[in-house]
Amino acid sequence: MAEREFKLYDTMTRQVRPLQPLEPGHLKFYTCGPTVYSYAHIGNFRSFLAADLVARTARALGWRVSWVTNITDVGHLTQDDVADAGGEDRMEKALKSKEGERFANVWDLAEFYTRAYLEDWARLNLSEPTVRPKATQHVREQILMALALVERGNAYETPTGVYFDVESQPDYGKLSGNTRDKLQEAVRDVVLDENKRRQADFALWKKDDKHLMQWFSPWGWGFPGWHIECSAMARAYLGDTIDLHSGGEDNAFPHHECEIAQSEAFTGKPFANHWMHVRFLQVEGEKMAKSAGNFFTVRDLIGEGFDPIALRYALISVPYGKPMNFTIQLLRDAEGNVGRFREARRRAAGSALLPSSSGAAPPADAGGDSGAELAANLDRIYDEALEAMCHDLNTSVAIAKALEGVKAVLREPSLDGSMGEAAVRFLDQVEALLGICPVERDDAGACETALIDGRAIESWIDERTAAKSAKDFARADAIREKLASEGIELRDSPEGTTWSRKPKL
RNA sequence: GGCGCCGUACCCAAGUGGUUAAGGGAAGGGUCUGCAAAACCCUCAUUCAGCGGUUCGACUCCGCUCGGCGCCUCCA
Repeated sequence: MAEREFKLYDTMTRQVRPLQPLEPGHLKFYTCGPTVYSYAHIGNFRSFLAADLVARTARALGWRVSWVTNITDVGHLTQDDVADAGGEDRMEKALKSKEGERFANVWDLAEFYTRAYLEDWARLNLSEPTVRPKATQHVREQILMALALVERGNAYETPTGVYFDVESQPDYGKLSGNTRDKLQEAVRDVVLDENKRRQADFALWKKDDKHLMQWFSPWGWGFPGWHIECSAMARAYLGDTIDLHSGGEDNAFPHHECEIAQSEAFTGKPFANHWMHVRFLQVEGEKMAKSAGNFFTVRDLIGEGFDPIALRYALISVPYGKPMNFTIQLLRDAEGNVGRFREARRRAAGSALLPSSSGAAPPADAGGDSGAELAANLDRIYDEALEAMCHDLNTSVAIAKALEGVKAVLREPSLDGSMGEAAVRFLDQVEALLGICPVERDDAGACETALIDGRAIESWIDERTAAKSAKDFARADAIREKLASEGIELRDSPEGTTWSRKPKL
């Protein structure tokens, strides 16, 4: 295959340009992860899914991918500038909330939500990053970096902490456009901290011996500032200069701007060569907010009976660079399409046992070598899907291509062995690239989120099958309706009757 | 005020100046089926918010207008 370019929009240069790993064929990629003070919502996951798709696409190109995504398990202040007033951080706030009652302390809480996050990650079929470091396990690196920045004159100590001096990096603001001069005008009603030289200066370390999470540093007890953790962890695992850094659009400023400033001041080298920002998600046309009643976590929707893979499908169906309007209708549409992938898998698996018409000794019949034809067709379609992904992750087109392939498979009235093989290979490739047609696991779906008695359903199905063979269709239909009213859908096929849950929402 | 995004059929949505404006859903028709579902086939935008401009040629580039939206110090 000819060398293919992987193009992505770069926030820094504001243009779509090829991703160019410093070390050819080896992508070093950092993604800002969540603060684990609550369950992640679907907007969080839209961002992580975009990163997952970058990693998948790069792997599909044969690149080695070193993908690091952190877990922020330190609670950072809700207001940077008021170190003392309230002194409450997100973790602490969560601990005091109703949901937080069951936790012994913030560490316990962070552990709980970290686990939930990893579960959601797996349910949505995101691929595993190379390393998933935790901020609390890299406090030493953060302190050392802050210390070096003070020694170099890029940061200074105050009675309340250590602050990065934004004036020391003249190009501060180059990513977001919030340059130092513009910041002066733009700032609205932010509380001023007289300890800081300039209002745009940000904390590397907060002195606080009453904080629920604290470490000892050259400046006494306290905790690290938010931005420094990503700089420290990215450097620890990926080196001074990384190829790509991603996050939600809100991260561009101030978080990424601050990362750039401190990392580049520290190493004297460019921090990241490419920046990717994922647009926010809206729900039913409005900003997702708890007060609006349109706030969905991953587990909320799965709990309603929606297929996690369909949720994934829906969340990636709109390219990451556009604001996305998530709707229940979109999720329903996704379920239908994910069902087609399943159907294709089912049929392909069933065909594997049948002899190939194009086997070792192909009978040169008039029918031709349709196995080879299908394979060639699917190869072409997959290649077009990959091409779409290489064009700034055009998931809309890539998914359309994947569906085109599925249609080609389902169109065949019957699949022989070689066609089945081609179909399986295609589905595996699409799965590796997009993650929307995983091989079913036995434990998938079914009873885990609702209390459904699978055995009772089976016996109803048996009874209905008996009624059907006795031509007692009224009885058979009554059973179908009874189960339907309980959210169970039956489906007859030549191999027998199967059941599945129907979402309530 | 600063930075940026979007307006394509009933809905979601792709479209990298030039052959018939992807794909999905909904809807209608058909094949198949005890029913239901699934699957497949067919139909469904002479037109891309509006107005100008550049061009041999624009949904695609430029300008303006109208309309919607995001971020701007810790929310992905």
